[in-house]
Amino acid sequence: MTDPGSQAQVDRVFHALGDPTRRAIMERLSEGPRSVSGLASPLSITLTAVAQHLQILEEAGLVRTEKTGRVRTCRIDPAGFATLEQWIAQRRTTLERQLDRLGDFLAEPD
Amino acid sequence: MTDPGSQAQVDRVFHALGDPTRRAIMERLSEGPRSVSGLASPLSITLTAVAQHLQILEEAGLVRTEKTGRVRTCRIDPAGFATLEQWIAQRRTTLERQLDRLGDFLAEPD
DNA sequence: ATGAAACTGAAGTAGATACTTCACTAATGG
DNA sequence: CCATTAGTGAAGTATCTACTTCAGTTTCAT
Repeated sequence: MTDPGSQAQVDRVFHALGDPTRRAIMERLSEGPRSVSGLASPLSITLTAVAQHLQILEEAGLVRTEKTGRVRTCRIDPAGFATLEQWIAQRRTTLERQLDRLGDFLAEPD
Repeated sequence: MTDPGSQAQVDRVFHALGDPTRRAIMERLSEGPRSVSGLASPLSITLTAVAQHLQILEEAGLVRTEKTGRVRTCRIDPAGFATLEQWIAQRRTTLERQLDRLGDFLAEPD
């Protein structure tokens, strides 16, 4: 991964999770590691399609994969989640700062 | 909003935030409420485009808007964030359960 | 009253993207 | 060894989607 909090990385993470099939893959993987075909069977799509999704998830830092023999094992990479939570936290803090200023304003005597 | 944690709602939230322009709008709104044209000017796109983005953000429960006179004021709706964090939290817990089971396995004498 | 400002609605378009199929390589089991 | 299993790569397609333009409507200021 290039830079955990970079604009490009945030972009990749949100784009990756924007697709329902990819989220389904993430949900499946949070239960434990799976092979590519193991992920493909419950979703009614081709092995090729799943492999394409996995590449996008991997580039977003949401999954790690390693190939031993002919089977590629996929598992969740927490790095992607970190990027996600960091973005949310940033919005939350600016939002709270704003509410604090509103509180100050309302508390002003004049 | 129909159902805060529903599949459809999660879908709307992630799809909404999957677009960089919409995220830019959210970032701007976390600084404080803005009008539609106030949001449009720094982004170099049409007023119409921004209005379309706002509709998507609103349906996702990420933004609330109200129109007084001829100006529509937009502000962040925390509900969308809640949906988002809920999804992440769920993945995290299943992931941790999995790691706990791994710990148990490694701790087994045999 | 009139012109500008702030939107709204409909319709079109160019590019993205989620799939597919087909052809291929590499590992594994009997 | 041979058939099967697991995955890769390239290429095509149909749909989606982010934008645009244009033609309204309403509100506000002068």
